[in-house]
Amino acid sequence: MATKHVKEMEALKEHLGKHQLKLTRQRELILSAFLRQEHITAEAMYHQLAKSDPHLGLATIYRTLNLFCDAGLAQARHFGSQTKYDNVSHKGHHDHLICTGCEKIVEFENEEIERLQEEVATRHGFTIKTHRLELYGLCTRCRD
Amino acid sequence: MATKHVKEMEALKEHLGKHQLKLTRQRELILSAFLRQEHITAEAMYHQLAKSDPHLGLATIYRTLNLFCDAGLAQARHFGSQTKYDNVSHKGHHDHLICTGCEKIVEFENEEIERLQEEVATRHGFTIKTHRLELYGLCTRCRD
DNA sequence: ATTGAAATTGATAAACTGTCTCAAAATTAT
DNA sequence: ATAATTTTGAGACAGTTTATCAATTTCAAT
Repeated sequence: MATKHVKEMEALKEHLGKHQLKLTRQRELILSAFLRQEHITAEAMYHQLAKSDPHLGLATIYRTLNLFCDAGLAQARHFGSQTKYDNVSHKGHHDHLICTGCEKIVEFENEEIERLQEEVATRHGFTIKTHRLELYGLCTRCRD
Repeated sequence: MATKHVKEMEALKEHLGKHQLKLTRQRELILSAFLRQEHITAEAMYHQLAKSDPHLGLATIYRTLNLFCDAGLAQARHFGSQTKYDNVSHKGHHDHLICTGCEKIVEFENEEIERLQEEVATRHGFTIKTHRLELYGLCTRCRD
């Protein structure tokens, strides 16, 4: 268990050291749980961890997930009214095909599109940190 | 004034008719003001309209902008803690480069990306009605 | 034009998400 | 172990959006 995610743990420790922050039981716990996810909200993580750690506060989850963002381990993304924290080590799969009929969501990735996005950004002097691509339409079943 | 935006007005009326909703003074007013914008928040629209119509309620703005989304005239976009409503009639300019430093928004269009989106959708059996592409990062100034 | 059923509005309460506060507890360097 | 500093948990708080509901407006049918 402690032997999984060693690389991310090291990255966190390095960030903590650089900013005179401390390594706590909660930060280890939340990192370990976070790395098992592809993307998750603070609220969802709160409920999930409540089973094993009923006294872990919601504020701590928020603080820690934001810390992970600073450390480059996570990326915040606004989806609906909530913020989802993406696990950066699971690259790709950020893009969605969404059926407006049955609300089904299909994840996809397209390298060519990603490349063109970089190109557009560079042309405008931007450095992309993250992106969102959502295609709305009808799936095969809902079209009939 | 009433001769501007006739097409959008018709689109709204069609949507209202289909859903047994009514055309009200407020809906006309808000549509007219909305179509002058490229994208705006409910709060900003509230303050803007307060000058000419001090008794227009904030809830009505929210309800109406969400109605425009249902009618396909607007598209909601969550940014930071607020929701921005994009004017869909500014066609071909749906895609945004957004600076997370200064919140500057650059609009762009890329035919090749659009083509690839269609391709991805077709491969999954989807028929695209609309889409959203947002690239988040830092602009030249904010990177320094 | 009047009527009446149904939808809409405005004002405000409430809900929701995320941050702030602060005393108590945990961590780290000495 | 001690002391200085950071972190935590619990709840208060703030900002944004939605729900409530009586009063008003719309619209179709007289």
